[in-house]
Amino acid sequence: MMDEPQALAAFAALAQENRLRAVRVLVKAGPEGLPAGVLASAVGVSTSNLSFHLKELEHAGLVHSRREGRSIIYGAAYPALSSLVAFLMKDCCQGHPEVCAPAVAALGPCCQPQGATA
Amino acid sequence: MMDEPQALAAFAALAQENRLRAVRVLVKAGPEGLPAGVLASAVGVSTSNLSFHLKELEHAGLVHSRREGRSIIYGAAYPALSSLVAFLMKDCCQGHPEVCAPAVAALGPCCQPQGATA
DNA sequence: TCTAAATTTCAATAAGCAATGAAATATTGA
DNA sequence: TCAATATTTCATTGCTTATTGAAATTTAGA
Repeated sequence: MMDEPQALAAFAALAQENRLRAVRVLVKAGPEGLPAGVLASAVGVSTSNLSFHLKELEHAGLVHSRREGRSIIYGAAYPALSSLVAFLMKDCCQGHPEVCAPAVAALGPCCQPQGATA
Repeated sequence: MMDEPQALAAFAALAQENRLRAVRVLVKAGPEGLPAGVLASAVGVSTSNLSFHLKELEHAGLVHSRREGRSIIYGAAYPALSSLVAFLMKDCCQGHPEVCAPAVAALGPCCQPQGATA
């Protein structure tokens, strides 16, 4: 469950070009994550600058890190991302399921929960 | 389909307490929308200040407005919100459906698309 | 047309954030 | 312990954004 301060921190973290790119690269990279240096190349910024942004993202709870040898591996915090989506779209329908069903459909192709057919 | 500049504008718009509140009130209000004055009371700011924030939200494409008599009615731009969610979570699974299925489940209670059972 | 209601605009003030490069820290292997 | 690799830290500089209250705009109704 996400509260307002957490959501604000998360949105602020995502409202920056290089941070948004970093998160999206990590989301696509999957649970394994990526070393900081690889991520810096993928995003297209200096390691110094990326480090600054990763600290912001980690503080916002959107990524986590672990050391592996000389590298620090960063990964997307999927539960936080899910909670953020839920926070934003909570109670979105109010008797009009069609207004936010597209949000569900948008996540569809790779993430079918139990029993979905579409 | 949302591109990076649009997503950045949307996240920046959501990264402000009063704007995030306004959007959430509108999301819950449904397709009918709410007059600016009512929204200002709901959010807890002056009409002048809310007007500033609504302009930002509208510019980011997250809300739309229409005049009705003396009032201006604001409503959530549901398609933009859905696209934003999709942009953030695109290609999230990479062979691990369980990592982002919770994002789908989070939208579940009110927005079951065709055939979902959970 | 005059007044009231609803909202926006404007100018001024105040505060927080990103980019840069050099130096520091931590880990590994010889 | 020494050198190399990977990453973070720090200080400086420059830019963008929020708040406030008064004045202006637009619509409605008598």
